[in-house]
Amino acid sequence: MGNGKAKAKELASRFDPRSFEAATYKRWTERGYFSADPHSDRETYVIVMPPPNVTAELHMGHGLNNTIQDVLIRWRRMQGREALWVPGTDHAGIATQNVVERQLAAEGKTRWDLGRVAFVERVWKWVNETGGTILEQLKAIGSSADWSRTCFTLDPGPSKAVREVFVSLYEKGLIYRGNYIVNWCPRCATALANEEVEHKETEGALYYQRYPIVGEETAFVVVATTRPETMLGDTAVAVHPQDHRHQGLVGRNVLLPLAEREIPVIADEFVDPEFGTGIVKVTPAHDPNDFEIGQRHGLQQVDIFNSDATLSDAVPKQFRGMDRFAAREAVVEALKQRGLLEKVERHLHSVGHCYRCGAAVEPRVSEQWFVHMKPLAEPALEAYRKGEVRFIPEHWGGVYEHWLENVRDWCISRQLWWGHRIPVWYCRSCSAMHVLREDPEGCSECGSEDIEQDPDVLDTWFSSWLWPFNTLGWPDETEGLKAFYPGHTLTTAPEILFFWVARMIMAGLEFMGGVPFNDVYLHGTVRDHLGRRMSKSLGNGIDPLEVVRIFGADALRFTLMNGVGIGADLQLNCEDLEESFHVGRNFGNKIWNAARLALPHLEGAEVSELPPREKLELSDRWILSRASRATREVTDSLERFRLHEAAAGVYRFFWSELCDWYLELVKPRLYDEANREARDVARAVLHDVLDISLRLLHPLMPFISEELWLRLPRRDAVSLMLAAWPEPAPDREDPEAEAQMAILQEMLSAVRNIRSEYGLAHGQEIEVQVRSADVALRRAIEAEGEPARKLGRIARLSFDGEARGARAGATAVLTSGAEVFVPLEGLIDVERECERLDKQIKQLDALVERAERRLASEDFVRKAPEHVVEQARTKLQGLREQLDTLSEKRRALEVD
RNA sequence: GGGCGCGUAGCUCAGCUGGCGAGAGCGCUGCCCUUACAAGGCAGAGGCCCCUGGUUCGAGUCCAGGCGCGCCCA
Repeated sequence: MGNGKAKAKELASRFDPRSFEAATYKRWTERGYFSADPHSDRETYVIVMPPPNVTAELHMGHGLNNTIQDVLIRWRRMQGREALWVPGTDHAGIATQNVVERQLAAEGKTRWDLGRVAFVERVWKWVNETGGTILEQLKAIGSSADWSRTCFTLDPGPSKAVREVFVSLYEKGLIYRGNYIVNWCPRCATALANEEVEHKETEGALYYQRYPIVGEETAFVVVATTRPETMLGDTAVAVHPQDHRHQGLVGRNVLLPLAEREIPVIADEFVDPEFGTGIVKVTPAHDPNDFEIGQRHGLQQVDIFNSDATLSDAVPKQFRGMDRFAAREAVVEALKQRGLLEKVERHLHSVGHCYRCGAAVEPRVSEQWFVHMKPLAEPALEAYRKGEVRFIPEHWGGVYEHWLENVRDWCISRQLWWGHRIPVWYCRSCSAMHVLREDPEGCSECGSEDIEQDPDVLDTWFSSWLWPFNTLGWPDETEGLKAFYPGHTLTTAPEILFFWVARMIMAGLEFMGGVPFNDVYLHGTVRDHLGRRMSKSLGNGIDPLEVVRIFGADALRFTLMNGVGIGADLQLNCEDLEESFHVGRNFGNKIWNAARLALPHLEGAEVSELPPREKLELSDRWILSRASRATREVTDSLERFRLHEAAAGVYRFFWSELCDWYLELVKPRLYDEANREARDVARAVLHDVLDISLRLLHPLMPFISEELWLRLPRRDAVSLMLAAWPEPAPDREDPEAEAQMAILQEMLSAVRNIRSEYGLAHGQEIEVQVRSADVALRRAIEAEGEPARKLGRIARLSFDGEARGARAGATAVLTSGAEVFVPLEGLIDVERECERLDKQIKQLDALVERAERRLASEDFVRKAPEHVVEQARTKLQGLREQLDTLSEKRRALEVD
């Protein structure tokens, strides 16, 4: 017997993702479905994963970022591309070192107590223990990355790449060492790149300080500053050359109080005459602008700080060793006592903070390594302007351009121990400097063995910017590199557009001769229900793994994808996970239950191929047509990175069309043992449509789609992961069927509305009479009369002809003007019916008036495109018919 | 100070290249435990599409200005 029910394994009545997600993932990995073959002759599709910090724990930002990538990778893989998603982790120099230093601090130790070698060992130990956790966590959300290619920025390969890049850039003259003002984090005790400084508006004060003019008894210049403590490092006072108020001062000297040094008054264009008194103090060692003024005027640099921003021996004894903030108070107090503090004003200004530890950054002159960026930025700009790289959303392109046009040199040395050591050696004997790919035995200049390596390490981003090719084996010419460079899509957050994205493009062009990817998809930020960024310190984060445990990975993924508008932020309620993730969970449940209905009719049954069109019912033709359109829409949305549209598209098709209508309409045939032929057609269509749906769902909800798809009898692959992405089928698209179904749906809605308005019990069947000149409706009713009657609880459904006479009942009018009449003798409430009709008449009146006004406008008729005018006319005609029918009905009731 | 983004139903958001009787999910109201699903079904209420001008036959959509919020850069 062809009844599949007997053989089918029952699906659990409740969707329980835990029962299969982990096992499914295990099966995929064991069978190697995630790994990409460099020898394949398929077109490739490559994404490199933004490497999370090796010691990080998965948060919602990772969840979002990686789900997007997985959706894209799974989709392209199904499309038949050789899809590679390269995973890995980042050593995150400052962040990781900070964590281990904090651990040490808890033991009452510093890294200096351990020494460099032991400290680095300790970090490695910790990384080996906890590193990779995050990659395991990514697996729980379904990530189909090629784990066999997992990379760590400190691995030998990437380390070799870093060294190659450093040396070759040095050889090209693009890396140099020098004494410049840099951003110094006193907490981390290292230099930072400009991009690593976060500026925050801070409430501060403007101090007006008096510096006595040398040679005058009682005259002062008054300078305004937000940082009085740096006065100890002042080496000049400056005015604007055109500022006539201070002309006489230029060239004279003032006595720097407390330090008791004489310093000159100079004139420099940089000075803003509007600021304070128009006279500023100049501290070349501790302010970027003053540094430049100092260069222009040959001023001395006095570095007043130690590396932890306590005051150094360059200042008078009483201030030495003080913290910079304590020193500020002490300096102000000392000035006050000497009568040298004129006034203090409240002042809002921008203060730089370390992006890793939040400490206020100290501009400070020091000797560091830099990358000369202009020559690298030019090709990167060029590539963007030629369209080789594009951004989604587009406006980020402008931000990228602006940054590159104004790019400043990149400070790449860090005074840390955790990271890639700078490959430079200094000879203690002859002081030669060697920049080398291989560790040297001794000095090649003088032969001395007394050499020492530069103590600093490189900025972490100096290895990250090589990620699209160092993960593939560069500088070695590997098969992977040949096959998979350049890649295609980069998905990340806009925060690291400069840190990472722009630099990767530069590195790709410089070292690989081409951009590393064409599309940069920049997604929004995950926020809590109050719109705050999710963060550890606020405790408002959501643990994706908890969500997976409670609702399943599919629910997490679908919810996220459904929520990411292009470039828009995404809000989730950290206090109510149910509220946040019910969309995905409920959808999973719906899919599960639709399968519970459908599969017993398919699983284990003989399901034939889709029969020719003439054997299909209206509902079959309709759902196949809709499935093709859904396929087109979803594919198109993915193509354009509109993931929320893809999610909404699948959701709407599956729920509102397949479940709400098709499954209901097909039920009678499925259960009709008497008419095997009709049943088999229904099965074939159902199988086909379910198959397409699950394929479309797979990138978004890989687990449930796989679980159900494997139960389809006419499957053409061993895993949905390897099945082909559906193609739109123009020959199945059927406007006629769609039009007929639309009007049938409208008719049923009208009937249900009447049922509801009159409070008819569910079990109470009614009679429905339809009067219409509309052929589509007649055809639809003829075609789907029986299932339609079931849906509307209609005992008798008649079309025209019937004696409708003066029987009491309720009326509805459809868009086409068709009249739907439900005799309700004994139940009808005339007054209520009048109200119903009046309400509708009023609405229609307004619409008719609007439509008439529009068409009455000569301009409109003359200037609007023909089809728009035609559309408007048809619309008006329909509205008038509706209105006429209703009005007539209304008059009839009055007569009664 | 410069640049960018956002402001649509009580909430979270769609609405891309101007033609809408402005949508979805949640929430709300009413009815329904109808044998796939109450994590569900059916029906319904709810909107000066931030404001003011402009362009256009036509503006939620384009332009200018304003107000409010957010972000980036200096």
